[in-house]
Amino acid sequence: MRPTKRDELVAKALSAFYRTGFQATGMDRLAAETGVSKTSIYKHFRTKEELILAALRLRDEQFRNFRTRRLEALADTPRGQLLAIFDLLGEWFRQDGFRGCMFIKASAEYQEPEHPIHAQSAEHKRLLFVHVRKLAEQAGAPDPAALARALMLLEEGAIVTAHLGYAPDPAGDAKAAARVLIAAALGPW
Amino acid sequence: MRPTKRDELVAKALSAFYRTGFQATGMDRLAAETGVSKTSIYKHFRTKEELILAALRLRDEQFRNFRTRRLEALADTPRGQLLAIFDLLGEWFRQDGFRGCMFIKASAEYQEPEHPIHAQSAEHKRLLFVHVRKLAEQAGAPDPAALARALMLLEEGAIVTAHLGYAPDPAGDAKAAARVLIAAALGPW
DNA sequence: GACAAAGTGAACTGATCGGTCCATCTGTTC
DNA sequence: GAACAGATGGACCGATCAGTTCACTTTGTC
Repeated sequence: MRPTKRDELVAKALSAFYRTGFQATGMDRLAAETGVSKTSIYKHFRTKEELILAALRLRDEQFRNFRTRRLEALADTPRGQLLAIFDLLGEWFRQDGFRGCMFIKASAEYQEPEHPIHAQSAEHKRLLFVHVRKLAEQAGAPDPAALARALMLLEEGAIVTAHLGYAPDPAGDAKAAARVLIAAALGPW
Repeated sequence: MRPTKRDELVAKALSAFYRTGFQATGMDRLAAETGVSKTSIYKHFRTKEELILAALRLRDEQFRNFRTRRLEALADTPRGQLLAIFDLLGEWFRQDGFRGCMFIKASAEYQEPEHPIHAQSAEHKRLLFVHVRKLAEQAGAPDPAALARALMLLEEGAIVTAHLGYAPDPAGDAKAAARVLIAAALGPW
């Protein structure tokens, strides 16, 4: 289906917010970077906050689709895919323009738990957890939820550490730790 | 040594920034919350950014001192202290007013790696890593740096997850995972 | 009490903020 | 060419932003 002007606006807004932050990116600048006038932006979205939410929804959808497919490409088995999460993270961290996780940053800028932006960030992570737990179930983990929660912690920790930029290989470090946790849950490799 | 007006200003600024964010807290509001006029603030600090840096330095110093002492209180041995990190995190997460990690939020709002605020956030984490590696060395880990990096990832992941607020017990989850990793590195408990 | 140091409040500067308005332009359809 | 729909740019609104100014007040020291 042909993308509408609105879809292109959201995609470009997503990119601008990711690169320079939510509050630090004013509407004048956003209009300049998206090539859409402020009048048109406010035709599509009642407020800046609604545009941010639309951008986060787009990111959530794109990222989770991409992640599922990439994990399936990287490994044949659920167990293999659990570990491949960290290969995928390594690929992401090495990309030009890597600037951490959109949702972690959104929840840092909008801290109230009831704030829609914060809530949507939490929901994104909850959906990722559900997917990892499913892989853990399929891999035969005795406590799939516990294994999934541990792997999520390694994943979040790797992202934050990569963004801080003080450690050489957070994805590699996380993968090594994940290997130990997966072996402890599922038996030796 | 008797705290100066400047010290009190920095401590109150720290609290305001932690609660409501750096960019979202304007200087008029800061003056109102600290009880120090803008004129005086600018007598002590040339810019808002310098005040933020002073607040981060204070937080780094206070937190690392507190953390070292608290870990020593929670466990007698280096190995015990490695695990006690997560008890300390649990205590912190349960505090009223918990709002994530000052430094993770600072690096989210100031993303350029060369930006002084981002660099100071990375430095804070590097110092924490050095301390954890020292504990791992003292505990007899064959690869203390690797163990320390893994535990740091769990720590950062737990903090971010606690701030997002979608999981019930991130500190407990991280502790369970840390126990496995420490056992793998140092032998059974 | 005199004086210096420190601090104040509010007005100010120039700039930017989110959001609105409107005359004008562009593209499409008939 | 006319009519209509969609979009624009920049001026505008009221508010806030970081930082400055200055007449005045308070505090501390001798």
